[in-house]
Amino acid sequence: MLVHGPHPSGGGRVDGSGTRERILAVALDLFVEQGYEETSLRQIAELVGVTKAALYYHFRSKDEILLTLHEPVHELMRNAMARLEDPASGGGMWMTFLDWLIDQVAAHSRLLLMYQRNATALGEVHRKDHRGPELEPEQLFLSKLRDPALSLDDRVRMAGSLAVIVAGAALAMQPGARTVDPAELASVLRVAVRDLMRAGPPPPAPSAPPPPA
Amino acid sequence: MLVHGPHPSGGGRVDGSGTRERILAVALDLFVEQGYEETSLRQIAELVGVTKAALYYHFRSKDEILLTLHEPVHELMRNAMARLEDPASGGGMWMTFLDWLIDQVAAHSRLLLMYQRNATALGEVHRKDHRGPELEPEQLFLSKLRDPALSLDDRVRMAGSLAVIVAGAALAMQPGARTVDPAELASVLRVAVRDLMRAGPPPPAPSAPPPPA
DNA sequence: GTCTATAATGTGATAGAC
DNA sequence: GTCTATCACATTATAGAC
Repeated sequence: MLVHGPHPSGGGRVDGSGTRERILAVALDLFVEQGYEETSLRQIAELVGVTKAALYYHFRSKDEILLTLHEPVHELMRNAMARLEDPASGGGMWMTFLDWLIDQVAAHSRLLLMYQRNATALGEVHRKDHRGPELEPEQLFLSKLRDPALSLDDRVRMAGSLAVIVAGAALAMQPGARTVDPAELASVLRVAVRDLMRAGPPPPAPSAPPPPA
Repeated sequence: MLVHGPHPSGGGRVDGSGTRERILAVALDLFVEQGYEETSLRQIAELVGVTKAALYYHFRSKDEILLTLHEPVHELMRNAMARLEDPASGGGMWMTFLDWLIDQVAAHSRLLLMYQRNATALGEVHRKDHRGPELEPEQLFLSKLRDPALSLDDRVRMAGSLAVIVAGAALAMQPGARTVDPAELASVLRVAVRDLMRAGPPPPAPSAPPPPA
């Protein structure tokens, strides 16, 4: 599984035998199944077929492996942020965004699953190794859901729609599950999310207090 | 926060000064915020105000702390299983179940959040320390979502409704969030989940048990 | 019931040979 | 580019004093 292309980390070096890619692939598997903290470098090295020290030739630290794997997720989230903040789309941008996200999930389900699983670990790693003043795109994105201008009902439905998408991706990748057609899953998710969001104009309307209770 | 009553672990001993309860409370906080593996006994002992060795008087191992905290979740899941398998309710038992679950979330949100955060860690601990032949109720419960007799659409909506409930609970407990009225959250969740499940009738009059002081 | 002290092990990481 | 060997440190857990 190719996770990254030739990656100029520090000096533009390229791995000839593809060990670096294999390390990333194995690490991704283990981080998804066991989590970041529960996975040791010894375990990764063993599965790749090299020694621990060899890992340190390709990566400066264990943290860097995690950050490298999460880079596409960061990119995805940055893209998501840009779409949400685009003032061009006035009203129904949340639904448009969700449809776009569902398409992305089909291509990055494994990476998203890994983020869901190791969100807090990534947070602490990122906070410590902060390379540059940029904040985590994920945090910025999630902060949207805390907007006090939104009603509780809106926030629940927005957060819920994200949760549904992630849950759908996770469902399709369960160990015992048969292969699920990504297109069918995307189609199902689009309708389900639309039901949850009530299909109509999305939340940005400031005043929409729910009647219940 | 009282997590457990006097617990007869091994010989019916009761802690006089309530240290055991404080250990559980502190551990719960840390496990939710940092995760199980990322939390050390030293950290727990420090926050409780005792030494590491003192922890080993109250619990045989770190695993046992986790298992003790998860016991109410196990109980909740066993109860959920019983409800779902009850042949008395013919068709719309899933919605009934969801309404019940939403009520439970209000009372156990912190424990459920901890389960979500440490699901795989708990899985491995439980697999290793398997005391008795009983399987994890959580796994049994989730296996319902893999039923091949269900369509992908149904499975996505069922898993999605669970995800929405958990996401709602998590949303309400976010660090920056103002206090959210549990009753309002439950009400919102009931409607939202009903939309997702395409269930017609609005939620029945919530039979809320007398709230504690 | 809690302490001090220490054992036993695994971890991430580094140095230097080849 | 990968290896062997090792370091420094944190971890879970135990033994025994008080």
